Amino acid sequence: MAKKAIPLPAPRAALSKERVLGAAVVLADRIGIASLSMRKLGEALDVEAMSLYRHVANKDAILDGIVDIVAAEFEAPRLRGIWKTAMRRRSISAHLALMRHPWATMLVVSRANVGPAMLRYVDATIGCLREAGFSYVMADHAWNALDSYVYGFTLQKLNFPFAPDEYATMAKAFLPMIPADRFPYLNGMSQQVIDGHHDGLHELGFGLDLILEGLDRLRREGPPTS
Amino acid sequence: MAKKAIPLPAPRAALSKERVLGAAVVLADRIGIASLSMRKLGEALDVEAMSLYRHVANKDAILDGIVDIVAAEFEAPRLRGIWKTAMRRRSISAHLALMRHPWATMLVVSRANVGPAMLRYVDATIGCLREAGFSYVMADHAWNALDSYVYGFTLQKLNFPFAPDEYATMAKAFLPMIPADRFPYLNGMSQQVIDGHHDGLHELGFGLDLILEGLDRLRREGPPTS
DNA sequence: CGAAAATTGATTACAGTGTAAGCTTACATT
DNA sequence: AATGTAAGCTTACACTGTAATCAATTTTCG
Repeated sequence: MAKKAIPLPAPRAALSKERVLGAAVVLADRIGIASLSMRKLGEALDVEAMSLYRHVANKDAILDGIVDIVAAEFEAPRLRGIWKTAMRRRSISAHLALMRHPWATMLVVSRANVGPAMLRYVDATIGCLREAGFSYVMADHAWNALDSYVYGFTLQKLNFPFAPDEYATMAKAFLPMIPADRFPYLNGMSQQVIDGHHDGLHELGFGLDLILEGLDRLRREGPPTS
Repeated sequence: MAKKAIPLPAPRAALSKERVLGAAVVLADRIGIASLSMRKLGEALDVEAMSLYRHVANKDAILDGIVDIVAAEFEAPRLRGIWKTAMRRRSISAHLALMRHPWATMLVVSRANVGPAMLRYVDATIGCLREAGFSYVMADHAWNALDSYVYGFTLQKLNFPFAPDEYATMAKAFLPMIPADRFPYLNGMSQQVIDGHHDGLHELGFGLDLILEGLDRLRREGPPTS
């Protein structure tokens, strides 16, 4: 007989930081971050909660880690290309990645993100703008304006309580709560949605193009006051 | 002797929804929302935690309530005025109010806010844009673009780990963590801050004016594709 | 005025959270 | 075979939100 029997019912793959973070992303996608606990994450990995602490310092380290996994899905702009289309692609790609992981945007905007993927993404962004002729100061402002808009837009979209195909139905349902005498314009807006004159959809591209066009003008002409 | 002695050590003001929410705002300002618990809120009001439930349905109702208290500090634009300056004032006022209550922005962007103050604010915003000649659809897009930017900008500013007067010092401290070979442009940007060529400050007005100017052009000329 | 009713706050209890401290087991190296 | 090290488990503690119940006070009404 074998000297070493197999007392363990299954060999099961060894834990690792990567496996913990990967499982955390999958679990957060399924149940949301609010419900993501160390115990549930342990259960998903078929391990006790405390075992996770061998591989991550604490829950905050997990949150930092899974944010950077999502950041790795952001498409970093190539340095030499048309800066405007590069910035547009970059912003849309980040928005789509954040929509795939609905919990991620809150983490992105509520903590300092200095993971390797995020740093690469930011570096490539500044680089693309620099190569396009923007000064460091302008590149900083441009990057900040774009990301503020993208993150804010994504949050509003994620947070909106109805699915796009429900807008008209829901507008009709909630119209009584928006009396025309108290909120005439909100009421009017809802009426437009109900009557099919406005689909109520919010497109990322609208504000994005406003910012990009403004940046283009600044790049060509310098600040408007000069 | 009086028939009713005074067994209570102090008469203490009666609780009410307003007092609970008011105390919650003050407490959140002091310790942050993450630390705001029903027990601590009760303690601040010299009352047991469960007593609060006589006046608010649950903690979520408190969060809804304190968001609307902050929203009441937003300056609603007057209907008839120069729309561009009205929108500018409105956005800056919201940003400043959110900076006074650093916990509020996360709540604003992470839940559906339909409190009376927020509804008034939104109604006045749409109204101002409508009176300025924007269609409902355009007003909706404009409002969404502005708020996405303001909320996103405020979150980034709140989340940034250093105070503005520390930027140069901190850039120098963290420069070793941003090696030039891996992150050349981030390194270069930090160098600019260290050398005093860039104060690193992010101004709300930069992106705000980009959006407002873009909206102005759309209003005058129609969509750029037409 | 006095009794019934309603409102307000306090108590207790429970399931769930992150994680500190210590223990057991398995494997690698000498 | 003995020892050292790492991985995972167990227990425990201080917190969280809140359901259920009880006590006391205030208000209302006959």
